[in-house]
Amino acid sequence: MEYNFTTIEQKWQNFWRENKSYQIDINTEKPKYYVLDMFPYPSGAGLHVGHPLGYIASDIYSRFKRQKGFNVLHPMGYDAYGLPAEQYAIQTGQHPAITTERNIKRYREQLDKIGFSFDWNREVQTCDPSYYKWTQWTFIQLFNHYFDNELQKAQPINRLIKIFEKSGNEGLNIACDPVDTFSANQWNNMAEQQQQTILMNYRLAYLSETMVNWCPKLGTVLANDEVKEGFSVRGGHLVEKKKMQQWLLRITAYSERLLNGLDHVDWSESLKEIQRNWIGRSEGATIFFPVKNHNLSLEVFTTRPDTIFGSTFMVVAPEHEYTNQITTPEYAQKIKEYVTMARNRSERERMAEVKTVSGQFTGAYCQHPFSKNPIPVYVADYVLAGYGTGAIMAVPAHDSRDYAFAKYFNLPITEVVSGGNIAYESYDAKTGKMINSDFLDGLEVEDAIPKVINRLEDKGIGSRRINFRLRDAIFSRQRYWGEPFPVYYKNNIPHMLDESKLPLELPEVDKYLPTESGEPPLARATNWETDEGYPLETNTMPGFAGSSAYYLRYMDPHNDSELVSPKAIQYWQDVDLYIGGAEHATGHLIYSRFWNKFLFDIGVSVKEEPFKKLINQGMIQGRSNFVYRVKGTNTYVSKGLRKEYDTMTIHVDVNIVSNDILDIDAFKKWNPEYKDAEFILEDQKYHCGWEIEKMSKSFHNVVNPDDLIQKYGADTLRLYEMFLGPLEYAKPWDTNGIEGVFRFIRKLWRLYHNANNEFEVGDGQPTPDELKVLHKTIKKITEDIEKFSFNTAVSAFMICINELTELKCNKQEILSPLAILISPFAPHIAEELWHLLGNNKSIVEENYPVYKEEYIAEEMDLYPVSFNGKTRFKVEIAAGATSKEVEETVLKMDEAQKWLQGKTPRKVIIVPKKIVNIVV
RNA sequence: GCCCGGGUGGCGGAAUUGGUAGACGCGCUGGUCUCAAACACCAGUGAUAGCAAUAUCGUGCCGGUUCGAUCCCGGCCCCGGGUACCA
Repeated sequence: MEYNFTTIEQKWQNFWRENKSYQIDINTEKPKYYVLDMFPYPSGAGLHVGHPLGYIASDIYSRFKRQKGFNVLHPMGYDAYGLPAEQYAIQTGQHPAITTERNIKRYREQLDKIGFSFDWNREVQTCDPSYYKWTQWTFIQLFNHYFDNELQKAQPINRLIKIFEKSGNEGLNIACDPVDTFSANQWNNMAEQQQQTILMNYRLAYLSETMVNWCPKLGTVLANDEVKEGFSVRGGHLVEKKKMQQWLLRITAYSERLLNGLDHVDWSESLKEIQRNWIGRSEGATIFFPVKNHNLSLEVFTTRPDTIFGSTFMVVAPEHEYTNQITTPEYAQKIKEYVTMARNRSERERMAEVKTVSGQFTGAYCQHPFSKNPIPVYVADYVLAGYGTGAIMAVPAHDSRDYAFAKYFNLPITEVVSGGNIAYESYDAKTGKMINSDFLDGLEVEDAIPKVINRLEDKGIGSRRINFRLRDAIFSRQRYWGEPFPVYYKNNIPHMLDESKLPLELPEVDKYLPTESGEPPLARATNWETDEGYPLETNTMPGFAGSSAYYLRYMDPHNDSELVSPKAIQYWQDVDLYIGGAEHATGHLIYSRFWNKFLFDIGVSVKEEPFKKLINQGMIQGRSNFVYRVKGTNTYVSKGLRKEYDTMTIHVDVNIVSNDILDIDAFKKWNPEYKDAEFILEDQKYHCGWEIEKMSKSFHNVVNPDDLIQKYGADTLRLYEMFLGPLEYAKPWDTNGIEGVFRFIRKLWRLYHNANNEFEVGDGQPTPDELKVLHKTIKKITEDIEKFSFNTAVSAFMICINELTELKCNKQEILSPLAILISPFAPHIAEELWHLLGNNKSIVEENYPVYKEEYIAEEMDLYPVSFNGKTRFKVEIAAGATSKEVEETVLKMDEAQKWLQGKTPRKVIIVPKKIVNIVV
């Protein structure tokens, strides 16, 4: 073999490990650069070719930045808590830590083979007590802080207690759940238990009885981002609503900052949009509608206060706290039936029946705040308890849902904004003149809104309000394999453990299942209590707990006394480049931004946003292959002939198919079922069908990087993954193309070797042509890396090697910089060539080559000449010629005369160095 | 429904402050080497017509702006992702 990649790659991986080539430390002499990959959950299936895509891109960038003179932090670790290991533990009784450790080992072996420049000295694992100590520590800080809306900043809870002691809670602008007002005197006379209950409404980590997403199959609650269309994202199990006492994080306090922060990060527009939608800011007003014959008012939120005169009925959610209070005896039974029906309908059913109108009149009436007219109050499940105030003023003329409801129940529809035709449909647009609206008549919508809000505020019956869709994050899980809460209960009041007791380690249990009484698995642990005998919290933390600040821990991973030292955070600051999947848009990427903002408020982190630039690598899709079985037989017909038979399509392992041609012997051995299979061939071959699908075991289209490395080497794999297409695009994996990259690697090798595979590089003077090839490649590669266009960079390398081969160039002055140039992409072969060139230091220490314009300058410019926009011929003209000279040269040419056919050109357009266009 | 992306050869893709459409690679066809194969190398390869030079068409569809449009504008179709009785 001319280039023995197996031996050579192994040799340099050992060298890098032994020489600690990738171990870095704070170095104030150099500018820092932090390149982070989203750390993986180590699943039992190992890595497939889709996983390393982002890691390869970030590795190329890290190596490049390092060679450009930066001190690059490029760590890797494991998001080690997760459901699969626990589900496996439930089935087999094996401790999830054992499964996890085994999977991590496998991941590490696979990662090592690809030749990454990770500083493994900084590895973190979220399930490691020395790591989750700081997850627990942060939770304690969240518990001990509240959010001041005025300052837009977290503050110590002790400060709030002092305020309460001095002046009670009246007039405070603090993120909290609804709390009755109390005076300083009242506060000071409260029992501790009562004080603690009140404080719970203000804490950033708090315990609350709320509606949660309960997944019976997983036996746990889930956060909103873990539920999609009524099913759990992990596992796809049904999720229902249930009222439970849970820990929550008051992420909603940070809504405004989470939204504004998006304007200051370099992320894709689509990802930022997803987050903006998820946060869901809407401006409007809350308005109080007094309920007739009751001493209470219904508070509604609306973004269209201008349409208040068009409000002809009210709707409250079935779960609304006033539903029972205001219902008249006459309607009590019907309301009870409706609420029960609505409650029993699963989320899934509600979604499926979106178009169906349902609701029930309560018998109660509100009084319109301006017209004083009575307005009927309905209960309907198209109003959600969890959004706004759980009640609306319905304006059927200008809201399509209210319109459908009004039509169904035959309620009046009053037009208040002109511009639509309400006989046919509601007019929802925010433009038009106000009509039928008393003091608003004649105004444009945009002017009516502030006017009506001012009037509401003057009368004290409403106010301007900004509402967010974002909900507080449910932070408890009724599972075993997660971080224990540093919490114990004393008289049912939760208390935080003293920091000296951290980490609170996960206890052993006999089974990984809930107890008979339905408590979480931790309740099975013996002595699950403090030294003083107080019971410890039995819930564990969710998956996003451990991943919310791991990027900070990498900066100072062995620090036992702080999450991160001021020295480390001052130097490393934040993540400059973060690469990972877009599936974390509404989970991890929101939570960690929130988490970081909190840590910023309490002085731990130093940047408001943790991830300066973020790139979502596209998903690698699978390319499945099919065979066609003639129904009822064991005969398989080639794709082109399948129409002549009645066939069924069967997935076949892509690893026994090459260029869509089936390896028949391998197929027979693949599964005993096919041992005696017979085939109907086309030109002696069995042609398979193909389709792009998700890469999955069940489709038999999974490609393992280990197999490819064994066959082609890691450098080839790295290059091919990049060559597939733009980093951010979803693209199908087709192993067939890898041969082209493999050929390129061997061609690169041959450039430095003679026909006998002996290293042979001369020290002759490079020709201008050779220098030009080198320097235009340096220019192109540098530009491409900086814009993360790795696929075009690989093409540029191929062109470069093709041209140097053509020139038979084997000169050291060209081949030396070339080795450095390619080293971020193909580090093994580059390192080998570098040492063959006589260097002793590792190539990773070298400076990246810089191109020189003088070598690239062209003497001649090639002009395509077109007539009426159609290119007809090309002409070379000396560089630097004026437009006039170009015009004269071109018009004098025979070919030009041929196309002119004796006519005089009407106009000649000359774009210097680009094109000549002659208009006839 | 709404919000983001994206539609270019047989395939992955390249080229945009509007200037030679299809770089590079795969596949395919033919050839050199070989007893044969593998490897390697050479030539061709958007479609149509033609022996050929060449011509016409061609970047999802329809229209517009322009000397010139894959790129800009208007209207539509399709695919992918996000989100949803969010008031």
